[in-house]
Amino acid sequence: MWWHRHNLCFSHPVEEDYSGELEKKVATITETDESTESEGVIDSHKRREILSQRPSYRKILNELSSDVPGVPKIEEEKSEGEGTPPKIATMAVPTSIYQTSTGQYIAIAQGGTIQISNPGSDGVQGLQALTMTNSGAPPPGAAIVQYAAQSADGTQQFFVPGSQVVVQDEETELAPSHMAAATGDMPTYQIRAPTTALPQGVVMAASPGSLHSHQQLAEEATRKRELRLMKNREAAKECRRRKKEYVKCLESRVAVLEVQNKKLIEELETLKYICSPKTD
DNA sequence: CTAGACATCCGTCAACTCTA
DNA sequence: TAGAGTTGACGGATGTCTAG
Repeated sequence: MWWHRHNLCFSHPVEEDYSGELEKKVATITETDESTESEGVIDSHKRREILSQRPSYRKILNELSSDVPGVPKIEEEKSEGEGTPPKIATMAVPTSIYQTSTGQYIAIAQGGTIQISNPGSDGVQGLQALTMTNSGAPPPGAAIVQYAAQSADGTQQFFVPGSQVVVQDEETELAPSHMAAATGDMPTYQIRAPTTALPQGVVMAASPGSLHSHQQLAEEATRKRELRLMKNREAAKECRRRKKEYVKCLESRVAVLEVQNKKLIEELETLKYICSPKTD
């Protein structure tokens, strides 16, 4: 990482300044190329304009990729299953994965299927597929989970047939940062014995009258904010990943253009030598 | 061993761009 | 045009290196 020492005066050399320098470098080298090749002038003007305006890195890189074969395009989706705990087999694509205080993994798929994985068992063996009652009719034989979106103490609860309750721990982010990264920065869940004497088969629901109370509104606002922050967190991660890729792309482009430039200069020197009138 | 400098990563905010 | 997405900027946390 040779550039770190070049930018000691900047607090965030890679994130904020380095890509700009590379852009200039690429533009300069490309300019040199254009002086030898008259074609592509409009193209480079357009490209420079695009680069100076700084739209998304994905766009820039993809545009560069379309011009230059061999330059990889930025993928729309993340590669290599980030944040998926190894114990979860992909029986259904989980949208949320949680780790309970007992070490169990809970994956909630888009279809409303909940998978519970025991850390002790390996792979599919430890998986239990459950279906939430508010996500459509469960398939025959499926275990029913009573799901309450919000309980009185502001936590999410899943009522599991074994008279256990999976409770979302909203306030405390118990998981350390490395753990949060592994679980996709999800809130922690605990499996508890039910605190209230709810009979099985009864779905908890907020009464319509209390739905618009101040507390509910505040909770809704908090929930929205949390969601926004979570999305932005992920977006920032993705943005940084794209920027790194973009910088890498620019670096390789600089290298290629420098070699190309050197070759052209050598060629020019050779031609000069051949075409020059011999004095002796 | 320790303090300080620096690098790197991350979360958040705000401003901007894009799109339905 | 509202809402979602993107990204620069900032500050905090943590790791690494080095001089004393």
